[in-house]
Amino acid sequence: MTRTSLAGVTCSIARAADVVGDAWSLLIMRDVLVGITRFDDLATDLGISRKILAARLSRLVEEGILVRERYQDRPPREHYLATGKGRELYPVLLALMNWGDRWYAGEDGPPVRIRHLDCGHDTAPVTACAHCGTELTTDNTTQLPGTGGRAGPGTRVLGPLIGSRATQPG
Amino acid sequence: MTRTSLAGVTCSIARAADVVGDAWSLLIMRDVLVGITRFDDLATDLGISRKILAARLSRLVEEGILVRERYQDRPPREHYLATGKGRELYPVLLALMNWGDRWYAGEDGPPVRIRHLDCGHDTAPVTACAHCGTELTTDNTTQLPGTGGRAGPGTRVLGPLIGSRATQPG
DNA sequence: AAGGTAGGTTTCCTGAGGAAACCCTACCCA
DNA sequence: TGGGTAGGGTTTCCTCAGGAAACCTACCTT
Repeated sequence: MTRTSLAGVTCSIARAADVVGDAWSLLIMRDVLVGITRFDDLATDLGISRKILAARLSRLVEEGILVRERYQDRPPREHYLATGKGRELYPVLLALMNWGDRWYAGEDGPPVRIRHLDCGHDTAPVTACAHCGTELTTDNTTQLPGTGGRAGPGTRVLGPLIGSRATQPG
Repeated sequence: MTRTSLAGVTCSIARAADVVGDAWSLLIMRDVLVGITRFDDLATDLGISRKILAARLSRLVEEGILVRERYQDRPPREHYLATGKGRELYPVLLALMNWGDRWYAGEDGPPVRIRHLDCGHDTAPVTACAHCGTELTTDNTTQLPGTGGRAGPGTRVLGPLIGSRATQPG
């Protein structure tokens, strides 16, 4: 979370970043989607301060990304589940994981494999064009003003993507 | 950036989140990839504190995500360009933008359109299986331990993804 | 009655984030 | 030769978010 709120900015990345653009929220979503849904389990798994965990969870609930649900009455026990909006963060997490795998995995390779149940293979995520199915990259895409545009910070839209230097994954 | 460093954790999302898991770094990368590469331009466009901008830029340079480059000698002027590692964050940004578009775009629709130059259409990113090309979702994927696994915080790997509740994009 | 577990809340401290002013070099120009 | 401006930061000062650890409240078990 930034101190400078980005909620009013006309940029979907800024608006998304305002809500889930902090490391703990991303890791909480990862855990919840993977089945770690209880307060104590999250605290233990992440090593996060319990105060911050409580704050993040209530923000995520406020935003409709998680719901707090009682799963047992005696004794009363609650856990946190992802809503549809929360599950739609999966591509963000996959993209981050893939990037982390490529640039930070050690000698031994990545710590986790993703298996695609539909085709049965261990796989990696590819960001593809909804239209033609081929990969989207900085080189083959450009940004154009949309219908919801208006001037303001973080709103500048320029021509074809530029500005790169070669490097290889280590 | 978290105070609790996540760099040592065996989880690619955690390691990625440690580096770019903060709103400003994500927005800086967005700007740089779109052609806003100079200090003052970034400061103005983002409305970020100049101190924080300087800190983020040097972290991103340290991590090999950006390079600082002189683009003019008289007078000496520098700017920041994305490396290959930096450009590979594009899928993360696209995923975030897409999520922001779906859940935070107003009546008028999203502020920016992505045009895929290869097929010529305005498009949206789809997170697809590198193997079979169909979409990856929480429902059709599962996580398995990888070769680089070892015990520690944020490393738990469970069975098929569970824990969801229905909602529709607003 | 003592101890354990789940799910937080409170307290206190440190340091990251923000605003605004300041600095330095290098032009540009009269 | 002095003044103005632009780029690219750095410094100062303040506030508030993040972290550690203790505490609290039900409820259950032995």
